[in-house]
Amino acid sequence: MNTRIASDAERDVAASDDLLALENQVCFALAVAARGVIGLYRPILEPLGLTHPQYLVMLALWQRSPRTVRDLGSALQLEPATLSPLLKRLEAQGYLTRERSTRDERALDVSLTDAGRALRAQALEIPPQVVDRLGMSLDELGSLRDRLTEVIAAVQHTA
Amino acid sequence: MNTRIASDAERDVAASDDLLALENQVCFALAVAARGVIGLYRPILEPLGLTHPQYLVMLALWQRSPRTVRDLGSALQLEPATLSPLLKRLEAQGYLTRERSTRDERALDVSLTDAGRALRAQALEIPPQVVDRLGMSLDELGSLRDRLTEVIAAVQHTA
DNA sequence: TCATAATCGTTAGTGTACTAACGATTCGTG
DNA sequence: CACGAATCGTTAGTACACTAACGATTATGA
Repeated sequence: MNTRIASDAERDVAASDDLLALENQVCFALAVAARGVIGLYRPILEPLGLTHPQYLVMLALWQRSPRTVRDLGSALQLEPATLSPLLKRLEAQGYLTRERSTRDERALDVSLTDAGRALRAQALEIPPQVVDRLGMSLDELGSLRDRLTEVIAAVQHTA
Repeated sequence: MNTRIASDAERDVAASDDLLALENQVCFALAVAARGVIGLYRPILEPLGLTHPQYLVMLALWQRSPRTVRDLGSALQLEPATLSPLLKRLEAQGYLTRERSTRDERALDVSLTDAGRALRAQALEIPPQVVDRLGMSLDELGSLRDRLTEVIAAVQHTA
């Protein structure tokens, strides 16, 4: 993966004026950046037995537990259909339990197990590792996060 | 989808100091932003019979055609295993052909059909629609794209 | 109180996105 | 020239991510 994303622009001299040029598409830059950064997590999360989406679920549960599937979906901007098998696999790994809520039998209470709670200590080492590998400053990353948060707000404003 | 991404931060007062707080994770903001923006494309691309990744492939081929699978993978930062079925479906839709290269029989020449080339005219209407729905200025979007391009470069620098 | 509408999580189906393995072809080196 | 290494695209396997549909439960309004 040593080909830079600009390499095609160098070959297509008119690309900067082309509405449909790949490198002019924010959606493309978002997709590639997201995939790239998530890819950095993969080897780091592997020893913990987590995929990146599972890591995000754990982050949400470390913040607050128990939570319903609906609540997790809202926090993570994911559909219940995505979360259902994902949570099932995390339950199978012993990190969480899913129990029918006593307040509303349609809902599940997703709770951390002791193993799930204990995993947080290892997870604390992850962000610094990723930041280190990325080689971007905390200011840059913070600023980027703020910009992305604005994009997310704009998208949600269209609904 | 009317719950803002900040809603959990409002409830967890210590979140801003928490290394593992969801809203502090750039990877989470990237994932949600990418998914959100790509989601805006879905209803727009549907009449053209394209998914978002397929749209990106078409963008790459409109820029240059024919291209090998390897070349497309490089331009789009996607693995051949991802592209293979994706291109197969685009071929089935009549937008492109895949022929064994005469220069190197390991390679395929992926070429636009007349229908594939003609589709570009409709595609020209897509970015303005998305920008309009998003409600962000072209300057903002351009600046964001530049920042994301830096992230992509940083990720690629780790390889 | 009762019927209808809404909500919850699961399942099914489709399309990615990644890693691993493979057969066929090409390249590089001795 | 011969042989091992590298490359190409496909297939298999796993895990998402989305839409649609469903059965069970809850909420709402007459």
